[in-house]
Amino acid sequence: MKEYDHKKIELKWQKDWEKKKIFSAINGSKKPKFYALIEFPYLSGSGLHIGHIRSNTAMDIISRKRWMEGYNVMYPIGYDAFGLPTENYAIKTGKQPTIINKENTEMFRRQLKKIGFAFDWSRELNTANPAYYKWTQWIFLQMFKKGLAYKQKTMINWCPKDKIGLANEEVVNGKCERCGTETIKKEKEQWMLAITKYAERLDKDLDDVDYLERIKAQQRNWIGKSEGSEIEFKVKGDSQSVRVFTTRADTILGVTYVVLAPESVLVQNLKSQITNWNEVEKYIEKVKKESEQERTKEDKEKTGVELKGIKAINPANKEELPVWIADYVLASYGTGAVMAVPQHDSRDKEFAEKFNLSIIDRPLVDAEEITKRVGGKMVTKYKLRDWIFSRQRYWGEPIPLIHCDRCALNDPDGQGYIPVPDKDLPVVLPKVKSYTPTDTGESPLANISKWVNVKCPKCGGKARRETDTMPNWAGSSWYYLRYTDPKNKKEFASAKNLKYWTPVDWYNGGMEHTTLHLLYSRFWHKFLYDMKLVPTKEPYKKRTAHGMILAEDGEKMSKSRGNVVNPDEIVKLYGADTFRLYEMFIGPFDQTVTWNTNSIIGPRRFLEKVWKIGEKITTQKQINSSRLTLKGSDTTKNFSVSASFQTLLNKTIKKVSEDIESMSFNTAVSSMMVLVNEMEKQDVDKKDFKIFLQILAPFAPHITEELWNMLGEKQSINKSKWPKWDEKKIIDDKIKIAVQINGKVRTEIMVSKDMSEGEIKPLVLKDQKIISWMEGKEIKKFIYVPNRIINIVI
RNA sequence: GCCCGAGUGGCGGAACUGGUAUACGCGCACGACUUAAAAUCGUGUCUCGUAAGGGAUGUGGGUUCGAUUCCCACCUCGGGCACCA
Repeated sequence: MKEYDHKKIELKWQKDWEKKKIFSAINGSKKPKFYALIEFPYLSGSGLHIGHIRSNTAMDIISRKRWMEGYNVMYPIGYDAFGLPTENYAIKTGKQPTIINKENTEMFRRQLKKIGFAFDWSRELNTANPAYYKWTQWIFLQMFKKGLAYKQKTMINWCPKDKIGLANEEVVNGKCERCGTETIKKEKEQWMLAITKYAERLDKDLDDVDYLERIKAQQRNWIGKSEGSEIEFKVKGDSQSVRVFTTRADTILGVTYVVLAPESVLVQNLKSQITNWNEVEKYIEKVKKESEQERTKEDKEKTGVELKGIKAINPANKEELPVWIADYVLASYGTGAVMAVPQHDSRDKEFAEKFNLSIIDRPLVDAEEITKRVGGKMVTKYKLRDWIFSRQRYWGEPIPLIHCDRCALNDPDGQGYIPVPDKDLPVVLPKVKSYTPTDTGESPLANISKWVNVKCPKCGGKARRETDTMPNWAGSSWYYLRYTDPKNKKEFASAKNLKYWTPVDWYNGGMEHTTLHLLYSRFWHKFLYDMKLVPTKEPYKKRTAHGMILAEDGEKMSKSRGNVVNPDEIVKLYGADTFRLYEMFIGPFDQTVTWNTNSIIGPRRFLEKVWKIGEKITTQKQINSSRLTLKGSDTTKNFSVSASFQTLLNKTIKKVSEDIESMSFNTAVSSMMVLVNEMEKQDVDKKDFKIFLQILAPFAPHITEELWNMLGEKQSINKSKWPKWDEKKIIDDKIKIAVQINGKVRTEIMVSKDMSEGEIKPLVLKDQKIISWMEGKEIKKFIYVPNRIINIVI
């Protein structure tokens, strides 16, 4: 008997698949298309993570099943390459990021190939490849030309030690991700993308896509749509007024004061009338200095200052109200001013109690009616903010703009930024000596005068390149489009291929990307749709998410904790098939699970059993019968065992087929284990065993391919037809059903399938056990659910 | 505070549309094989009870012939958002 040698088998078939290109997607094929997508991995130096394998295996199973169902499948792979970790590694080691990129790409590719994923390797892409980021830059320029990319002074997170601006995601608990120093707010000019212009559609169009409910909920929560009224409160004795936003216009009669954000322009405009200006100015200064952390600290006491000498008038009842500034009102949301109703709002109440402001209980009115009557309007607001798009970093796509002072003068509205002409794209990232940001917090690109100083593409005068780069969310915002046509030099993808392949049919990824990558890419896609450059409104038809895999100690896997599981070792020791099977069996796919190396042996034993059964079948002379025989048993028994095996086989085909679609991989695996346990006890027919191999193939592609081959098949099992189950065989002719008395199981009886109540009742009442339970009692009710249960109420 | 999700053996977990709770796997115990061990195979493994039988799916109620599943109230844990008016 041959041993199950996973190393030999896995390498053999991985090479074979690659050579025969059996997972190559065909553009424009007449077969129905299926576009399966996983989030391409970020090229970190630590290599492939077992979490990647969870997500990739799931989509791999789905892809392989689709191949077998006759689809033209595209399951592509690429690498997300730009970004901070690579740059930091470059600073630390002095290695060039391009070299690190190359090394990491090779490492990831090698690791992915070892797991045996059915990727179409010919479509591989890398976001840091100039041929790729040419189009990232090009798309950015289209947004710029449409006014969606703009430069604005904004408060950013600043690390005082590193003298560098940080993106929100680079700040962890108010501290610099790199050095741990507490960050402060600093005003800086940044490139922004106007994602808020798409807020309404990003929210509404969620109705039409098949995303997990929690993904939709989280995106909606993040977009933060809220409908309310904008109402003006006139300043007494002045032409100006305070405009407030409220979702509770119906409580307008309960307003007892008005609050402005300390940054509000109106405060400055009313300066001459404010009698306690010194005090007010001091408060505004104090708030400015506060860090984000201090300001949002939990159970922070309410603070504020009254603008003495100022009164606002409630338009609903003409009452005079005191006006305050307080930092609990945010300048960046709504109108930066609120009407305070302590009776109905806990924050207003807390504030009113602290500063002895009155709290009144007035009747409620109709919100829409009152808004109309006081000259206000119904409006919709969003919490979503525009996307801070620039980074003062090296390792990213250069923003392809040139700043020209002369053009800025001639065009007072424009800011003097001229797009790099298409023919000059891509703006290639030049080599630099040091990747450390400059003292001024600018990208190290600013130091390369040869690169920075250029001629203005518009007027030919002296001009300077933009030295900011894009965040790593840029390249990942459209990569799924590039896969459809990865080598195109004229367009980011041809209209023909886009029409054939998009939208992505099924996209699986992590929950952590719900409000970042997933939302950003929907935004880019919608923009491209408006430009008539993509054929669909939404990029992804269906989105699912996998749960995290925690380390054995229940913590997140991290290098510093030293609890990282190395996939290479698992593959070496147990094999890719066992590894894949284990990750699918470990627990519900969408839930967080804990890694347990001890349990891997289970799936391994399972595959050993499969191997043994396969070996036995290949070496044995086949009895030409479609029925099973039980060893050493008489013929009457044979019949019933055979029938029930057919039932089990058909049930398993059904279960596995359906479980794959609902991503219940753990129960699919366990049902196959049940089948194998049964097959072990009997002589299995070759035909039946081959059907079993087919349903196992997406999970454990190598061992099944080998056995399939050993059984005489010349074509790949992946090209065979996915088995169908026979609905008639799902239920046995004879079924064991439970008999309950008053809801408690007392006995079991064997009955024929679909027996009627009239036939079954006398049978039950003849049962010895039932007779003894029934003694002296009367039947109140006899309940029979066909093929399920009997309950007698006495 | 708001929005999701989850509480079932020693552990990971299963249970269709309300129909025999604990499938499958790990671990553990005993047995077979072996000089021995590993591997493998077999048997057992929620709990109380000798048994008949009783009890148990976070807690307390409800609906039902029947509830892990549906309804109400609460507790605990995980994730996301948050002075968002």
